[in-house]
Amino acid sequence: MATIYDVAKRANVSAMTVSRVINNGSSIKESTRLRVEKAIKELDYIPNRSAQSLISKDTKLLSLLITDVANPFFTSIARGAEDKAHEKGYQLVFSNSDENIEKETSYIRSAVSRGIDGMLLTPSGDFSIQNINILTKYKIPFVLVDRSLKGIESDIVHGDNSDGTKKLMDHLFENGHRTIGFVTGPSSISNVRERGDAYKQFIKDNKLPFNEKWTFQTDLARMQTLSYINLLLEASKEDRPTAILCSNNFLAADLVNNMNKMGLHVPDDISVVCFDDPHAIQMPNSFFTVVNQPAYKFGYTGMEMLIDRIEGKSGKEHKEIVYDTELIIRQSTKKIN
Amino acid sequence: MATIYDVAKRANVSAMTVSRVINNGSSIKESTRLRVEKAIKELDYIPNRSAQSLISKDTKLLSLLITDVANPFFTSIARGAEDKAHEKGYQLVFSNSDENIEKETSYIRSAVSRGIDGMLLTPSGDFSIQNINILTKYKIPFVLVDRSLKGIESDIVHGDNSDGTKKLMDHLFENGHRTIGFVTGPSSISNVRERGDAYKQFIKDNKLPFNEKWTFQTDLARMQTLSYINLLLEASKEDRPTAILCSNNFLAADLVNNMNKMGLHVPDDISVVCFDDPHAIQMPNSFFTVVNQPAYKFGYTGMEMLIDRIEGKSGKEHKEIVYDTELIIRQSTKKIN
DNA sequence: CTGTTAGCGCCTTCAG
DNA sequence: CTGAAGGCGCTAACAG
Repeated sequence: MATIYDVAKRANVSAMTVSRVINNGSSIKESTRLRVEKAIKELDYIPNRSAQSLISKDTKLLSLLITDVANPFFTSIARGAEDKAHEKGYQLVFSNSDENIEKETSYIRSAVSRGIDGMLLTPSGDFSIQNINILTKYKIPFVLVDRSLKGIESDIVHGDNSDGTKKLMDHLFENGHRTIGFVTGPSSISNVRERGDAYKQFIKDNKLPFNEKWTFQTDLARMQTLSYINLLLEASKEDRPTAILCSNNFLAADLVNNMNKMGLHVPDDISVVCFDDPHAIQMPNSFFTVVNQPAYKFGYTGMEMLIDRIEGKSGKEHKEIVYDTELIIRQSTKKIN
Repeated sequence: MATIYDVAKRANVSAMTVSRVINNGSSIKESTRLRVEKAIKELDYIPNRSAQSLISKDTKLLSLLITDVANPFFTSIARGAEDKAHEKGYQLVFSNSDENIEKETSYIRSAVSRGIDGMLLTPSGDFSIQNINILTKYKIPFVLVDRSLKGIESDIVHGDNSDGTKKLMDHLFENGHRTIGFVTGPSSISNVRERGDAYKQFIKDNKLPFNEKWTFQTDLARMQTLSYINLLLEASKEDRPTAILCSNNFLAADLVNNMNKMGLHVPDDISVVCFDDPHAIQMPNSFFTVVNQPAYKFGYTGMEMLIDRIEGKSGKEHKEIVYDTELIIRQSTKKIN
């Protein structure tokens, strides 16, 4: 709890000199610098950032707002973001919005209140625009990750949703699947829309049978895949999809967990594919055939863009970085006749 | 960027009155409160926490220092911790120490500098005591998670390492395994030691064959399991272990990934078990037989203890919470003759 | 190379 | 119920 004055007194200098030593500012006589450093060490003095921030208007605090760290996709983003932030001397406040707009609002408000220098976020949906407006009003730089916002111009990092979807559909198609179901999230989320559009496009382009019935939309936070499975179970084998495309990993895990409970086997009865690996680390015997996005890079590069913008190193135009996806074929899909 | 004075001016009151409204302090005439609230809204005024902290000495900022969020065990801890923090109106700064003492020191120093109200941490090892001393000196409450520190009295949450190890060993024993290898981390980590002790104890109690050779110790951040696998490969089938106990999930994943590359099959050639699930979420077709610890609860309860202590709701004595572990039998182990 | 003065935005204390 | 003065810990701006 020593203050700069305690150090000053002990080193027989003014507080200003101590301040200069701390921030290795302008020239200081070697002998006094040594004396000050000694006093700092002896008193275990650590500068008070709140006081510094009050003057400098910056905090070296960044906010990372994602929907759920427990989702390995976001876990990797968080890790990447923290790595870059640490490299650049920033700390990260992290929060989980759980796809909930009110939670998002409250987090953003308290982040602003904290005087964060910038924010890296995955908006919960298009309504998030009202939250983004708070950032804009307070002139707080932000970078979007994984999801864009209709009508909002900003720096953004995301994956190629259309191409990724196509890769998944191609894989299924090549393996003989024609009736392909789709389990997805709310259409207020940009990537959900993009994946959905690409799914429909593929069906159209390849003249596949289409039945609205096999498209199931649910909340990303409270998934209700059971009702979909019941639908599957009620249908005859000829009518029902032989494969299902899931918008994300959590949906896929939930779906397959439930299918197992209900006696539907993957991939023997139905193949399942999804976006994003459900594991944060490489696992032996992984199950899902997925299209993987470089989540770590999303976080790392997103954070880099953010810091560049904060430090005035980016131009006026906004940057968009789109990463390629990678198809990884594993055990959740199988070739049919 | 409106300040309390801007609001005051607009509402025709003094700054003090605005302050009272913000902190719903002592009685204020309804009409003036309304006027102030209107002004606040009109100006989009958000109080400056740095300024508040300078006076109040608290920040409602907590620090979560773990070794690596990407490890699902810590991911769950982080989620639990954030949930409780949010419930109680605190925000979380999170950092990854990567089992690195210097990184840990620097994170702790900057957390102190930020004026965090408390810290929830997994120390990287017994040397972390020097870092803990910084917290103690600055009277910052902290709670240890998963790892204790020799000679440090503090609140702590962890799993029952001895019993967990015993469950794993029992399972292997019941499945006919007698020569059981051990892949582990540095002994400066309390839970590594405890698991190692329990492993040796089990061998002793059951008069199993023991060969120092089959115990392999490596760095938890940069695992070197390949050399161990070479050892396995060089040995005759009669000599080498039929099962391996790994101190943690990452070690096990790395080991098995490498074994696969080198042509050793799990569980056909060798069974493998470990502490902690390698998945943050329930997965269909999970591979590892593990003893699972309630990581989410570690974070949630640990955070609760921390906040209780910060808010003066815990007694003088330190609390230790020990959670039971749960054996989950899956595909990485198999019965032998 | 070093010190003095003033003030960042807010709240505590004390008046009224 | 409301306001004025002062200061939290630090640094910018200006001396010297």
